[in-house]
Amino acid sequence: MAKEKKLVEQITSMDEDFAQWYTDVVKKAELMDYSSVKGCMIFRPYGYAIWENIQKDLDARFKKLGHENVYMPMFIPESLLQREKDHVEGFAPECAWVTMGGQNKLSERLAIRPTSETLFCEHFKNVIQSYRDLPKLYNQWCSVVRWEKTTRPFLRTSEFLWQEGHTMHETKEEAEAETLQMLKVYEDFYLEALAIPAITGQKTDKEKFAGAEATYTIEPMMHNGVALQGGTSHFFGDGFAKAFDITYAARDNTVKHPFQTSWGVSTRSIGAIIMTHGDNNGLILPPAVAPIQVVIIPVAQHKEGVLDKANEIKNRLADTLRVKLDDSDQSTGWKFSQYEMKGVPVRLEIGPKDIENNSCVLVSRVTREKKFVSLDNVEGEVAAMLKQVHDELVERARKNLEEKTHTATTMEEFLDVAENKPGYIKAMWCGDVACEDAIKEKTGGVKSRCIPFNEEKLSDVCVCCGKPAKHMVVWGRQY
RNA sequence: CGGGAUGUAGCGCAGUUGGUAGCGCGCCUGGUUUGGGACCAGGAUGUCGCAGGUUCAAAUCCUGUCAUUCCGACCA
Repeated sequence: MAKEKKLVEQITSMDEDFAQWYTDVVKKAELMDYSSVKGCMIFRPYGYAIWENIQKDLDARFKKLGHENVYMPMFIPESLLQREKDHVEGFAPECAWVTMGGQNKLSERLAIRPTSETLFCEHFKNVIQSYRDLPKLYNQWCSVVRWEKTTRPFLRTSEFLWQEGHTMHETKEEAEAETLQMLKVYEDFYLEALAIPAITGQKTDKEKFAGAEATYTIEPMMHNGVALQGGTSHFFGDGFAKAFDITYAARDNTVKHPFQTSWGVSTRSIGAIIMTHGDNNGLILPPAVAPIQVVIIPVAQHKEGVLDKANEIKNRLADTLRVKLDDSDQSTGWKFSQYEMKGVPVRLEIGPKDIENNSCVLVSRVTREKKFVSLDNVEGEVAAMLKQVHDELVERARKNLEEKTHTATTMEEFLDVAENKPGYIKAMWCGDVACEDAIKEKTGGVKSRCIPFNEEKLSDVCVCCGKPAKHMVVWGRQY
């Protein structure tokens, strides 16, 4: 087998042009198509199926922790959006507005939700009266609109699909615990479902959510060393509760404001999958969210018994796996390439020779390793290879993350790394936003990703200004 | 939002000094093939992004506009 031969000529090599490679993959793998509205994309069946699997996995994790799904309206009256000062300043500039209803101009324009804190708060005010009404653990699956200037499929789109959790709690401690718990849910989800290890930590004040007291984030690194904010979890304190006049009668018979959180993961996570795992032959999907986990390719399918056997195997596997049998009349080689491009984790080949031997061939999408296995335990063999694919994806991504994470203790070093080594830079920071601005300025775009939970003490002073350091920050460029 | 590039069949592209739109792949039909993108024969497919303008005549020239893409700026 010509190992390095590029079988899929239509996909630009990622080493040659990563951006073009990304665009090629999303198109050729039939994940999405462009629509006629700027920045709005069409989810094609294969791309939407990935999202459905992500939803199913995350939704189960949320519900296990007691969260309930709700649905809020998509319109936010301007006056409602303006209740919380920082929030409106953060979001108003990128809102899409509805100003007409039918033929008539509206008396108040309506924002199409860029996020739903304000809507949830309006509702919470009505349904929270007593400490007995707390906590409220709500989540909604919906789309939001942000009028972005630069858009890219999945990574930044004008409309995107996501989930947004919104919770209200009696105490600050409980809300803080919820905030951290949900970030942990995201961390587990990224690792267990998407096979993506990531750095987690707290956003600096400069980078935190508009209106939040604290924002926590999961920051996976893409194959090219660029960060993608994979999910965020916010602690609001009682700021929104005060702005929206949400109160409850507490156990001690006083009137109090509840404490609030919100947290979200979007279809951007699909972009993370593509750019973390994909290779020059296309997509590689982590088995947990792959719409097709194993594709069966019959060889010489016109020959007696081949399709029967292929169907038999399919039915056996279909009890536990998402399996597709491609019995179309495309050539075998075409099918191999097609499903490789679409990132199907395991391919099963079954032909006359295999049937004679009561065996079949399994091929891993990651290593292309071919394995001849007995049909007696094909379910177990496929499951084992899927697990192996997952583990290899995690391992590869972890290696990339480690290899592309650098440290800097002086500004010269920092600038050198920023210039020459794509990836993350660990460096000490004094806590002053001026140094964040200076670093971004000097490096042409490197920003703080987060203060990681597992901070190290690299030196005593800020890499930028030399004043005493307060934190270690992970820095990097981002999508 | 600034700078560059692009928009012609599903995809990739050609189209000369303005003169009634072409190629490859794909698609459809029939046949031969089938363990890494098969072959032969035949066939179908266009609001030349959109709107104006110039002209006897516009894919081609002019103006505007929309979208895609790259680089910046902006962005949880």
